[in-house]
Amino acid sequence: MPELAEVFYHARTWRQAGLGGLLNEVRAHLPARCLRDFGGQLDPAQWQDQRLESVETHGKQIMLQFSKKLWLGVHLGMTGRLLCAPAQWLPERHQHFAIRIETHWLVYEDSRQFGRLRPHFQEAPPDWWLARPPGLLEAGFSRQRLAQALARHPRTTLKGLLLDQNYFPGIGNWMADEILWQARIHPACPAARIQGRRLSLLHQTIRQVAAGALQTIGQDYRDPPSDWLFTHRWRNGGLCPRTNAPLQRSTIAGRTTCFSPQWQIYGLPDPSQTV
DNA sequence: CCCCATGTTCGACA
DNA sequence: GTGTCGAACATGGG
Repeated sequence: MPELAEVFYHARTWRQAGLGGLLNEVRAHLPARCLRDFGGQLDPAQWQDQRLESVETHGKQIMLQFSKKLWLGVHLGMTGRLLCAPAQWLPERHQHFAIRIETHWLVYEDSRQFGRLRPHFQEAPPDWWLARPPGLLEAGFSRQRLAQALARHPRTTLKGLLLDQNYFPGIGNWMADEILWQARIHPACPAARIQGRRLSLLHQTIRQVAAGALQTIGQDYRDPPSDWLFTHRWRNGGLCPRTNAPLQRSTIAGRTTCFSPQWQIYGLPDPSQTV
């Protein structure tokens, strides 16, 4: 479920309900796997009377900053959701963590528990947050940075490379397929083959897909436009919106991948690879 | 019962 | 050290 835009959407749920309010109560169902960074216990004193000062996202990461040496990193994993509940809320199955801010509960729910909540009790934010790579819509995510990623992993498939959070924070399985389809690149194409104009096109497409996802899913969970691959990719018998030919699914880089065989091409062989 | 799942991490291996 | 791959994690749905 959660990639860039879904994460952004969930974070806003908590932000709208809790920003600026005082934390009055905390519940954690230890030892759930998603709470593995709590060290097996929770000291309510460290959470009490903290004001929620900001809720930010970066790629798939969410960070809550509180007023007194408390940060809370949240990753939604595969099935994590952020909910808001009234004061009389009682935990349901898979609701492993919650904080009450004034009259609202901010609830973390995650059936598969691949997600992760990371508390950090310091004045300064944790290193993993300080070291976050340039976001897809930031100036730092330049054509040059994309070229570096490609050059560093010349034999990796494009599909696999786009899933690397170090270079492409927020891209997940469906966004990777969408980007490659829009840029007409075969998902199994080796990274070294993307150069020149195709590199510029890929760079642009990454930004457009990120922006488009944030404007739709990120705002109100509405689907992206029907001329995207998005709404066609999992339907049985789904057709490519460009060629009208049947979409194909196969496993690439260990993930189920949807693409349009005629539409998406490998491109020219990389000269440096010729024997 | 079987297979699949919008993610990350860790161990094995080249 | 580097890069790549598959399994594992825990649970639910088709």
